[in-house]
Amino acid sequence: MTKHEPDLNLIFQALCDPTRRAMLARLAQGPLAVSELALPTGFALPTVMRHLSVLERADLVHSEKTGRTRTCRNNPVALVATLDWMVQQRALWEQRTDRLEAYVATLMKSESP
Amino acid sequence: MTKHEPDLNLIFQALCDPTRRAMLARLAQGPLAVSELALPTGFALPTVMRHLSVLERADLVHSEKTGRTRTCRNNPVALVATLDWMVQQRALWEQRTDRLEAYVATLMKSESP
DNA sequence: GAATTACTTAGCGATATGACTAAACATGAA
DNA sequence: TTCATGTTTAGTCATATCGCTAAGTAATTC
Repeated sequence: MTKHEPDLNLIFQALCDPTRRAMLARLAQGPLAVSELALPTGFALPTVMRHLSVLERADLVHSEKTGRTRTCRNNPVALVATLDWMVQQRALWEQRTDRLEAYVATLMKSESP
Repeated sequence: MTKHEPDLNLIFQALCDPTRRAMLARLAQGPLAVSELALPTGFALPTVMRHLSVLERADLVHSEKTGRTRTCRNNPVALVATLDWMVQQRALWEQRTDRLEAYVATLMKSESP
């Protein structure tokens, strides 16, 4: 069994390149072969392969080879895990904002007659 | 006016380091001076300064200097922008999954008597 | 005004990233 | 079996990242 638990380091690292995000976006439309994936990027095939391996390392994309073509498809799991982290962070930040607002409210209350 | 529009390259790049994510998490509890921020990381101050500048470049953190201490605080805007991107992606991916499921359902229907 | 505190800058070294070309494999078709 | 197709590997180059130390600057404190 190849079950990777989501690694935020690898996932964010993978997402920070626009070419890779574009690849993900294209794969969202449906699975593609490596050469199809490479075409609109304008990069050489080995370069795209490298990007692909970064995406696979982060478990954002899965691929399998049948015959001589490798078919790539998105793996939703990793993205959802990352989304979870971000939502959690936002909650923390906003909680803090709420507390701050409450504090300011208290101040204003105590200053009014 | 210094209004940066959120740059996903810089934001994801900033988020891919665990030290920086830890810094963000700590700042979620409230603003901190650079040295306070540095303390639990175990890294030298210049190293932490570098991480901080990466976070500021991504507009995830703001800081201002008063006297000789610099106070850092989270900027929610960038995180929310990133969250938007991810939610959008997830929607696309899931739309695709839905289509796939619908297709499979159609297949099964047409195969049953 | 000298010492301390809190950053800041400069510069180094090891490693990683992102592009490339050229050459090697491996499979399917002729 | 030979040839074309679709990847894959190997190796190069330029630049970026992440850690460090040492030395600088600027504001308080004594």
